Amino acid sequence: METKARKVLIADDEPDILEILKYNLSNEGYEVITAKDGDEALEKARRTLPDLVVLDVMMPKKTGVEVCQLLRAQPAFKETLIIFLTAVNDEGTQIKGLETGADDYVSKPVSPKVFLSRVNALFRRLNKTEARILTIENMTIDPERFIVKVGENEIVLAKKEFELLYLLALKPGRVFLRNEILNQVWGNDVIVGDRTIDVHIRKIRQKLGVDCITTVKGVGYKFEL
Amino acid sequence: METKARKVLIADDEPDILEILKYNLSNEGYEVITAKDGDEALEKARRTLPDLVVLDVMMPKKTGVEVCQLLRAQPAFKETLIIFLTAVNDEGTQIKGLETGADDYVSKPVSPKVFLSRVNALFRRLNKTEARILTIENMTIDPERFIVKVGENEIVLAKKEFELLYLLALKPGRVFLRNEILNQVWGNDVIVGDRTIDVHIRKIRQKLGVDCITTVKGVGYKFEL
DNA sequence: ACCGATATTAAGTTATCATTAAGTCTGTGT
DNA sequence: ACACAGACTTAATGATAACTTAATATCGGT
Repeated sequence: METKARKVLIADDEPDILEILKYNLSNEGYEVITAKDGDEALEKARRTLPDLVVLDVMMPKKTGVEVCQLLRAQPAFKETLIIFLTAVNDEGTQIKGLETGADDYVSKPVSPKVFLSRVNALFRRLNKTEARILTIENMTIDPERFIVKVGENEIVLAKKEFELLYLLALKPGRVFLRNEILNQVWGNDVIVGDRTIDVHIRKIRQKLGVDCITTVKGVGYKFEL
Repeated sequence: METKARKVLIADDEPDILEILKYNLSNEGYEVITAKDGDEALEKARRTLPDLVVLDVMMPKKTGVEVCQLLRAQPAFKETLIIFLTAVNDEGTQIKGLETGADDYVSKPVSPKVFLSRVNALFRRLNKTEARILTIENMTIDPERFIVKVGENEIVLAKKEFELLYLLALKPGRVFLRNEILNQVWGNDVIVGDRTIDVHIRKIRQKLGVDCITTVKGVGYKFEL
């Protein structure tokens, strides 16, 4: 059930690193494009539209951060995954990287094992968000328009509400732990209180008017019509 | 409470770092043991058998790398997760660290947020094999859905009830001592009276309506259809 | 029949969730 | 720049299910 190969663009000025990462990614079935500086990275990114861009922070011509910002400014790269490679142990830089819109960063020297697992993790996360319309009995959940149809009623949910419902509905019956929900809907590093989830659950139940979310006390929530 | 708290051993010679990491891990429900040098780390690791060992690379007595190698040499620590903390930008050290068998490394200065998300990620990866659906004759115990099916009836158990039944059903026929049950379901450090187990057993028997738990007087309980 | 151990029941305690309201943040239109 | 609206988060309170305990009954082996 292999879909088409994921395209990965790697930009780094050290040929050795390019080689190592290219070798490992190829072995995993990725299609790899390489660039040796910021300008080349930008140009190749625009031309090949990769699924993932790996950027060394310190590069000639343009730094990884600059490239990232320029890419993110274009609609075509809004959803593209971006990973920074950084030798800088400075936390400030790392955080700034993430704020610029990177999805992860890996510190140098790079361990191929760690790098691969990060890449795989990112794509895994992406797959889950893949927009497809869910239909469970008389309920339709449409991620394109943030709309839920129950029978003939069209109900509009807010973003977080929708993402939460969508997550649960992806696997009806399966219990999602509060931590899983936080990770998937809010992100690994965002810290919000537990009660926040409850409030969103409540709004969903209220708006839908149908009892489709079951509480499993001490564990989490599950979708169940 | 979790099925069983994950034990984490942190070894670092800087008391501040120990405190910060301990605080954050405890908040996430981990059980934390600390050590201030390599020898102490080794000794406590052997005694407490943690699920995860966090090792500062630069420590008195023995370095983190040495501790890691010594641990990995023992069968008991083949599967234990190991993370290195390193302030060293030295490439050689880090690479050697990973070759020694560390699962990840985090560079200092440590951001608690980043550190936590790495730890959680490691355990998440490890957990993939844990939740499996048990089927014994016409009974199905599904931890993912938190449901027990007997024939066509779906029975909802409370958290402790479910965990208790799941534990027994993992090894049908095997007798679990009351102490084992307490450790697995309630955790090593929680103190509850013996009667508590009886009450939960009773609720399970009552809810299932099937006689699947046998009392072994003076010893414990076992699952048996 | 007696004793130690478990079963049962009911009542007490706690943890967790639901609900509400108020506060913060963000973006939009004037 | 301003204010307004909607989305999101937090905090406080109340409700309830889950859990624990304790008191009493029952069972099984000697």
